[in-house]
Amino acid sequence: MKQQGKKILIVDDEASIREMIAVALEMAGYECLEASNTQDAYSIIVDENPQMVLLDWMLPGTSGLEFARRLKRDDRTAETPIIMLTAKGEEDNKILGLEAGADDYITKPFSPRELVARLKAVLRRSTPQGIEDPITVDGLILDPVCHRVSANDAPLDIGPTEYRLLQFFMTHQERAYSRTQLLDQVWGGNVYVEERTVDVHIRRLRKALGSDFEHLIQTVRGTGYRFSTKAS
Amino acid sequence: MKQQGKKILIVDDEASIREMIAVALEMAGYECLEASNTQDAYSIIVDENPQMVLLDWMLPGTSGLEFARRLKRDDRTAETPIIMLTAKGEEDNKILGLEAGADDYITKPFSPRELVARLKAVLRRSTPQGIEDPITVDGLILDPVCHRVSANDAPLDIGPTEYRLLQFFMTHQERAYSRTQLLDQVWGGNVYVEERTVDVHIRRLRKALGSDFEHLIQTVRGTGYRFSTKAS
DNA sequence: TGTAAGTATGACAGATATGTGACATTGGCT
DNA sequence: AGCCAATGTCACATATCTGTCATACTTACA
Repeated sequence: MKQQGKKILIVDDEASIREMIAVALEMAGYECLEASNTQDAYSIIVDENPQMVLLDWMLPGTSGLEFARRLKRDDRTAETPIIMLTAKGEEDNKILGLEAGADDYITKPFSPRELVARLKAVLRRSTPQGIEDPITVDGLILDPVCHRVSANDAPLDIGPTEYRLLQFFMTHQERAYSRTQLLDQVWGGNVYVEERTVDVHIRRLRKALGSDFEHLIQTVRGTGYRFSTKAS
Repeated sequence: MKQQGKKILIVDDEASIREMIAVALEMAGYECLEASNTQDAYSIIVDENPQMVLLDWMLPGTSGLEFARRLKRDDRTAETPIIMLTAKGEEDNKILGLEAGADDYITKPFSPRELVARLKAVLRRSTPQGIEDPITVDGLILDPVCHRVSANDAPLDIGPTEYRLLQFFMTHQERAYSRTQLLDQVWGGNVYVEERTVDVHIRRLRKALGSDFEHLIQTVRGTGYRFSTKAS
């Protein structure tokens, strides 16, 4: 499954509440999906694979509680974290909610800030990251763990984009990439940026690598660029 | 003592709760031991040497609090990390619990996922060896036993959070950490705090370290921070 | 050798990320 | 109650990065 933006599904039967939450989340940089009932919610979860579900406790038809349980039993949806929303005074239900598989529980009314904070906390817990080994080419070392690049043991001062670009090249050596492919891979698919921008960053990367290593990044005229240890 | 599987001892007088926890932990790949009272618990700890004890606050006979204190005083058991479990509304006791030697504190009800997350965090933090030994980098000394930091033999005035932050950095040198990771590791997984708060504490720590040592804490632009003796 | 297309390079202004001081709040302590 | 240290947040100051241009070079090929 492709890595995607931070999509959050809001399930609540009251449109005004969905709207309020959506505004808060969008301001925080999340993309929102909405559903007013569990049927819609289920299809959306399966189709869109959101990173999280905000689930109202009271829903027409299947209750939120019931729905949470069902999601956790279904392999396709079990991994998706759930935050339950509930009206105040139902504190006792908290246990039920959490036992049903919810990852957190927020009592209405809540501030947008609290919602976003807890949402982040839950996302943080549920997104583990892999460990990577350093990549070496001649005396050029890129260490993803330390987030460092060094050339013959001298640390290189390199910007974020150049770092990603170099990392991509070092993990995809010997092959030529078009500017478009590089924009997709290094900048991330849906950004609209001039192709020429790639040239500029290639230039910056070469400069940062210095005369000892800039030859590793070769221009493939009419096509794009290539990272290679062999001379062209 | 030999390194062994991830055995977790659950101490609670209610069988249903023990069971619920056990299921959650086993799904996460841990082996579970159970005890309903402190006598049993003590024998199991000595005999089986579990990697961690989940200890209910309320227990018949000796209270969980009392028991935690006893474990920490006993050389044979002092090394075993403890997470206290408590019912809601007893937040005030948190300090007591932590002072008694507990390594973390979870309020019931909690989600299985939260439990596992915090459990992992504690296991990660509790390095079996050397937590007693002072860590030195150049003239900077952090002494976990005295809970003190000195720079070139001059004691440093440093707040609790800055201390934990520095301790984390000194035990995890060279590696770059995102603000989120630092919040997890230093603040503890389940706090809802702005990411920028990390910046402020980094600032305070740098200030406390003074011009001789502040360079040890490096900014990794676009990513987070790193503690390193090497120049960036 | 002239020409057109493809690339390299330096400059720049807007966008982002981080540094920093100040403030309100909290909880322990006297 | 009043004080004090610690903490989290904010607003503003700085620093650094990024995308885009305009222009200078190269290369391929007629």
